[in-house]
Amino acid sequence: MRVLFAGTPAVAVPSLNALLDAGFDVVGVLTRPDAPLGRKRVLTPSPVAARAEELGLPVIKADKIDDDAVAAISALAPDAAAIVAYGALIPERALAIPAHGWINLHFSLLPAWRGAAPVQHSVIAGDEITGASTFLLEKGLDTGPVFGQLTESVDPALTSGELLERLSHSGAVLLAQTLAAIQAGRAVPVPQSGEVSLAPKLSIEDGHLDWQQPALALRRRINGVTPEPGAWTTWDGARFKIGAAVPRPDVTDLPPGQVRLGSGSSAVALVGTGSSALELQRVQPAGKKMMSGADWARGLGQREDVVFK
RNA sequence: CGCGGGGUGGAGCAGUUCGGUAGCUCGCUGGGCUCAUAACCCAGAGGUCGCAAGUUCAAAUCUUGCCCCCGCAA
Repeated sequence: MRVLFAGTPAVAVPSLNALLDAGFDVVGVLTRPDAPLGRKRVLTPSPVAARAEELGLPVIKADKIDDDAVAAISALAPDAAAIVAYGALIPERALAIPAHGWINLHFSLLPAWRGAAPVQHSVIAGDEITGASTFLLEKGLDTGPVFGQLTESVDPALTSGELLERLSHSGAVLLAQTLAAIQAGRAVPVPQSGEVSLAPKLSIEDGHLDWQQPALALRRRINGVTPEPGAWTTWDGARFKIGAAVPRPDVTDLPPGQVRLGSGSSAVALVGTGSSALELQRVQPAGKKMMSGADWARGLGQREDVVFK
C-alpha cells in the first residue's frame, strides 16, 4: 500500500519509523517548511523532514495545502495518508486524494482533548488515564470516526514532554496496526462518543503559576506546561521558571508565594501555595541556566524575603 | 545592530561602585566521634577569576575588542 506520511515535530518521527518497519511503501513525506529556531534564528528542518531526508524519501514542504501541494500529493498517488502532528489543516480536496483517506494519530482518548495540545491539557486536568487514538480525518477538528485506541496511566510525576514521548512510541505501533487493518479491509471506524473537550495550543500565559491554587493543581500545571511553554512566576520583577516541583504536605505554614530556603546540607527551596507547600526541584532564574532547587537555595544563603508573584 | 541578565576551584553564589595576597554555602579526599548517619569535629586537595590586548608599581575589579550561556521579544 502506498502511504503518504504527514508530520512535523519529533513526536511524529517514531510513527514514520514504525510505518517503514511494518513494511508500508511510504511514497512521500509531507512536513512544514524549515523554520527559524532559537535565539540565532537558524533555519532548521523539522525533525520529520530531517528523518525523511536521512531515509531518502521524497519530501513535500508546505505551510498550507495550496494548489502546488495538492498537485505534489496527487502525483505520489497514495492509497492512504498517515498524519501525526503535521501542524496545519488539510483541506477537503486533499482529504479526497487517497482512497482510504487520511488516518490521524492523536494523543488523547477522543473525543476528549480535541486540538493541538491534548497531552498538556490532560496532565493539567489531572487525568488518571490518557492515551492515543487513530481516526479518519474529516472536515471538523479531530471529529472523525475512531479506528483504534490505546490507554496509558498518567504518573503524576511525569511532564507532558515525557508522557508525549511515551505516547509517540506506543501510538506509532497503534498507527501501524490501524493501517494494516485498513489494508486488510477489516478496519471498522466507530463514531466518537462521550464527552467532548478541547485542547487548544498552550500560550505563555498558560504557564503562569497562581500560588493561590492548591499544591497539587500547581504541580499538575507545572508538569503540563513542561517543556513547552514552560511554567513561570516572577521574582524581583523578573521571570523565574520552574521545571519541576513535588508536593510537601508536611509544610503548611507558608503563605502562597512565600519561599523558604533550607540552609547547609539540607538546602532546599520550599514555596507556599493555596494548600501545603511545594518543594522546587528544578528552577531557572532569569539569565541563568536551569538548576536544582537545592543549588539555588545554596547560592542565596538564608534569605527570608524571597516571594513569588 | 531588538531589550536585558550572566561567565570567579566540581555545583550554586559573594567580591567589581572606590584596583592592593581568592571568600561563602555545599561537594570531594583523608582522619576523628558514633551502634549508625545526609549529623558533628579536624585536616587537605582543587581556581589561566570566559578569551585577548591596553592602562598601572599592582587588575577578578578600570578601558577596548571578541567568544559563550540564558531570560524577554520575534
